Amino acid sequence: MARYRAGLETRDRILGAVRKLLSSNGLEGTTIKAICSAAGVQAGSFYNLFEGKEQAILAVVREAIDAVDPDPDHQGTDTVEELTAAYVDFITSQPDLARVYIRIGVGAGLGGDHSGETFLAHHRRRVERFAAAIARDNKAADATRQAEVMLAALNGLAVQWLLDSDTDFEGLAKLAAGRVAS
Amino acid sequence: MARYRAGLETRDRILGAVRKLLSSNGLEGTTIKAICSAAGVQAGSFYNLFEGKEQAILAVVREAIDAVDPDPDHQGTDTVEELTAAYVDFITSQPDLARVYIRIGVGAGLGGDHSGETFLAHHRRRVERFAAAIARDNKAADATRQAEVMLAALNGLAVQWLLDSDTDFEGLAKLAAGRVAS
DNA sequence: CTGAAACTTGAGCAATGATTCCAATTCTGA
DNA sequence: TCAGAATTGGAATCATTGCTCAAGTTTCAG
Repeated sequence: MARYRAGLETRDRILGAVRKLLSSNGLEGTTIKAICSAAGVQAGSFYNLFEGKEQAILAVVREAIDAVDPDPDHQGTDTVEELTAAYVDFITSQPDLARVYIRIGVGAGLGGDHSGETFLAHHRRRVERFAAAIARDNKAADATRQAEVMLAALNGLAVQWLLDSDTDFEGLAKLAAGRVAS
Repeated sequence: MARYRAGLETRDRILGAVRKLLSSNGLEGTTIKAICSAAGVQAGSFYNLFEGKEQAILAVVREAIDAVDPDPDHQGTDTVEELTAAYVDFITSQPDLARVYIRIGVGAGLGGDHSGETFLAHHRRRVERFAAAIARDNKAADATRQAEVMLAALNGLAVQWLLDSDTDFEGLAKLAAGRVAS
């Protein structure tokens, strides 16, 4: 069962292909055939490394969600500006993963599957972190509500930037952050 | 070619099914079989009324985009509060269409298909309208940028509310609107 | 009433989806 | 170098997809 080097490498290649396809085509375009073709691998090989399509996709989805949380060590000392900058940086420097992240966030809004719960939990954690930073800066009583609006704006701007990269994401994000400062 | 009443009725039933499926399952869950089953119709009937799956879906997508623009007559006189309230009302009173709307907005961020262009044009029109309202209220020079942040926040909040209906969408939207007022 | 146009059904088709199997090949540690 | 495990290719399987077709049923203008 212990993986050999070759296996680990093709595993990475497959995950890369899934990331790319999920980012540019969404779930519907991410077929086994497309994945294998993009990764230069045959179907049999894919199933040797993953239990199925879903598992491979979930791996990328988790990767995307994790990438949004900047080092949790800082928790409790970070400022609104830092949190904002970290998010802007994630979105702009890893647009593929960012697209996957946004897609899940929106897709989760549907019905049924529990992935909505997972994402919701992640979101609440983020709101708390932003709210704490805001409360530190600015003594307003409604820090949590301000954090919700702030995060909504950041997410909305991210979508906008992913749709049209001419958008001044960084500048607008700072504008949004400025509104809650002091 | 002139349609009979029966045809128009099943056409509506089919569009309703597409709206529901698109809203709750996204593109991938919206299959001909699912549509026909939900509409209580057989495949042949579907193809008698629509050229294909895509056409039926596009009809609903257009419906969703159009629903976001509240009466264009008012253009040039509406206030930020009114525009905000109209959007909140659309999202909360027609959540199915709203989900479709949000999904396209995000899905359009991908590559290839021209639907991204269509949505982008729609978005720009909205930004202009908000910017005009903001400029009227408040003489700030950066009304357009404020409008972009404002719209991003509204869209982000809509996503959040669709994910978790406990979210105080209306209140938070007003909070966001308040920030740009005078 | 009548007949042509519109509507409905449901079986059926080609293409594509995910997945399995297994023989052939490549690694790796001893 | 060698045995056994890991990895690989690719054909085969089985369900599902979007869509067509021919045959009947309903509608409605004249």
